[in-house]
Order: sequence, then C-alpha cells, then structure tokens
Amino acid sequence: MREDTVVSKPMTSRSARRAATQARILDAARQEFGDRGFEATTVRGVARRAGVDPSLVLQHYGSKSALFTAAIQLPPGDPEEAADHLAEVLKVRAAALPPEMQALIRSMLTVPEASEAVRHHLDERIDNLAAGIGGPDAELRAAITVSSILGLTVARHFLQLRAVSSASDDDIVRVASRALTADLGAERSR
Amino acid sequence: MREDTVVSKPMTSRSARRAATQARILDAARQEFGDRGFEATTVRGVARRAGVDPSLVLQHYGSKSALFTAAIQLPPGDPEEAADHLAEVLKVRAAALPPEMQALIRSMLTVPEASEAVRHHLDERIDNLAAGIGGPDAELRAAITVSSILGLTVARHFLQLRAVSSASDDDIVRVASRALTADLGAERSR
DNA sequence: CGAGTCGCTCAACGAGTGTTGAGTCAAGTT
DNA sequence: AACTTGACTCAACACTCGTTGAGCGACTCG
Repeated sequence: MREDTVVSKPMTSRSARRAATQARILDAARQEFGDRGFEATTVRGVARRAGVDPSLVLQHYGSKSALFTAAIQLPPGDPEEAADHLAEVLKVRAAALPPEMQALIRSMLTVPEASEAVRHHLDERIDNLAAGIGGPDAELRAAITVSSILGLTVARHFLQLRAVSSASDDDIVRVASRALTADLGAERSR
Repeated sequence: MREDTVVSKPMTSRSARRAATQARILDAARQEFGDRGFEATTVRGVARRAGVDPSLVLQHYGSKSALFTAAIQLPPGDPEEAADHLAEVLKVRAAALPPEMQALIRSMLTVPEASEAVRHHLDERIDNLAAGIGGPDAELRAAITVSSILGLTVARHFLQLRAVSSASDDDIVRVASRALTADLGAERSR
C-alpha cells in the first residue's frame, strides 16, 4: 500500500538492504533468462547466481513466472525515442543487447507471454513507422522493415551468423540502413 | 485400431509395421517440438500423440535429444532448389511451415543444436546469394536479405504480427519482394 | 538492554521428468 | 504344433523441479 519513503528511519540497513538483494535477484534472473530461456532457467540457478537461497527468490517475486514477468519489462523511455527506424538499425551495433531485451527475445518463440510482449512492442513500432512514411502499403512496408530488424537482431546476437558477426559494426549499419531504406527512401524523396 | 491390426497387409507385417510406427512417432515429435519447443516437449507427450507407450519412443530413437535431432532434419532437396532469394520470399506464403522447419525454428533460440543448424543453413544460403549478386559488400547484403526473410518468417508464423498476419499472401510477397530486392536489383541491372 | 521485527536459510514435499529392465503376446520360423 | 523372434507395454527408478512452512539470527526500537 504505502511506499517505503519513510524519512525518519535509516534507509541504509533494513529496507535498502532488502531492496538491494531484490535488485540483485532480478539482475541474476535477467541474465539466466537471457542466457538459457524461460524453461531451462531454474529458480535454483537464479538463486545461485544471486548468492541467495532459492526460497528467497520466491519470497520476493512469488513464482518463477512472476519473476520472468518482472525480468522482461523494458524501460519505458527506450522504445519511444526510437520512433525513427534508422535509430532502430543502430541498435544492432551494440555488442550486447540490454539484458531484459535479451531475456525477452530469447523466450519469444516458446513462452506465450514473451511472444505477446514482442508482438505488441513491434506492432507499436510498425504503427509509428507507417505513420511516418505514408503512401500505399505503408503499414505492410513498415512491418517488413521492422521484421527485418528483428531478423537482423536474431541473426547477429543469437545465431551469430558468420556474415553479420565478422563484419564491423559500421559496415552493418551502413549497408543495412541503405538496404532497408531503399524502398522507403524512394517514397520519401519524392 | 482392431481393424487395423487384423485386416493389415500380409506382405511385410513385422519390419514394415515397425517402420510405420517409427514414422508415426517422428511425426508426433515434429508436431510437439514445433508447437512447444524442445524443453516443454515431453517424451510422454510425444508418445501420447503417437498412441504409443513412452518407452517405445526411446526404443526407437534412443533419447529425447536424439529424437529432436531426427525431428529437425530438413529434406535435402529443399534448400538447394531455392538458391534464388525471391523463391525464398515466396515460402512465406505457405499458411504453415513444414513441420520440421517449424520445430527447428521454434527452438533455435534455446537449443544449441537447433541454433547451429539454422546458422549453417542460413550461412549456406547467404553464400549462394552473395555469389549471385556480386559487387561490394555482396556477402553482407546477402546476409541482410536472408536475415530479413528470417525475421519475416518469425513475425508471420510465430509472433503473428498484425500487419503481416492480416495482409493477404499476395500482398506480402509483392511488397516484400520489392523491398528486399530494391537494393540488390540496382546491382543486377547494371 | 531486552523484546521483537524481519530478511534470510533449512529441510522437505509432491509432481513430473527422462530413462531402463523385465515382462507380454502376437507374428514368424522350422 | 512347438519354438523363437521381436514389437510393444508395464512398472519402477533416480533425479530435478517449483514451491512451502518452520526456524534462525542479526538488526531495530522502545
């Protein structure tokens, strides 16, 4: 009910310490989910990585599923600022995806909740992009662009395809930007 | 089932019958792996779907992992004939992916063996496509094209993105072909 | 400084898993 | 017809999982 913003009590010892371990558990969960996926991740494994007893994990998050739900929450500001698809492409540059994003994508093919989250996330981006480009088949072309970025992300960060792993970051961004905007650009410049 | 046993063929009852149930088990395995992924698929579930005792599944295939290996084998002729990337795009048309392909893709993010199989499969296609288009960054551009097709496949058959699920098959093929060949086409028509 | 709160650990349960060896019974062989 | 083969089932093992309730012990507070 009430948030723990009690000024009279020292925040460093009790509540802060609990919040710290809670955050440590969440971090461990994101890494485990991101590395192994939902099914192969065990509560015991998360606890081990966090240096904590397995039961404590459930005292904090209730269940493995609830822990997963918490682990795949994306920071809210992130997707909005990237309304431009070019900025999306640039995200491929990062050597490693943000942990929550990696956890989300890793399980998107096997866990309905993750699948739905990715679907909504991408649908939103498609709408934003489609509104920007206009023209016939705007939504479909936006969907193709966004799907391509998804495929590129999977190929690079999860499958490690040779051609996209050996190439430099700059090359990927340059060539991918040109390829994915060749169709959209024609519409824009006229 | 009683009819089946009594009225069955007098030709080869022993080996042929065993081969038939082996094939039935494999089909059931492909569906289960394709629907749930490797981890969530149980030997008991496969056996139930095949109408067979769980232990028989392992008598035929040795282990769950070996069964998975058998289930994700792609027919050999298929990938060769699709050297042209345009034909690849057309594969998106199919309402449902071939069962072994679906099983393969479903687990590609969580099972190393599946991940490696997809990686090799796509690397091969990239090489074929790159050899065909030539020019600077040929391999990288081919990789982007192939990755885009992967993303489109995932978006359509696994995530069911609104824009690619609601659109007609023909529209997808038409718009996707144009988008993905816009960059390559310039090089071709030189 | 003693009482109590509370973050945390310990030990255990029940369910479900992959896997195995022995047993069953019809099909095939002599 | 008697015997053998082999496809298949039954029952069980060993293990890991998520989850739970009781208990410990350090820290907080009156």
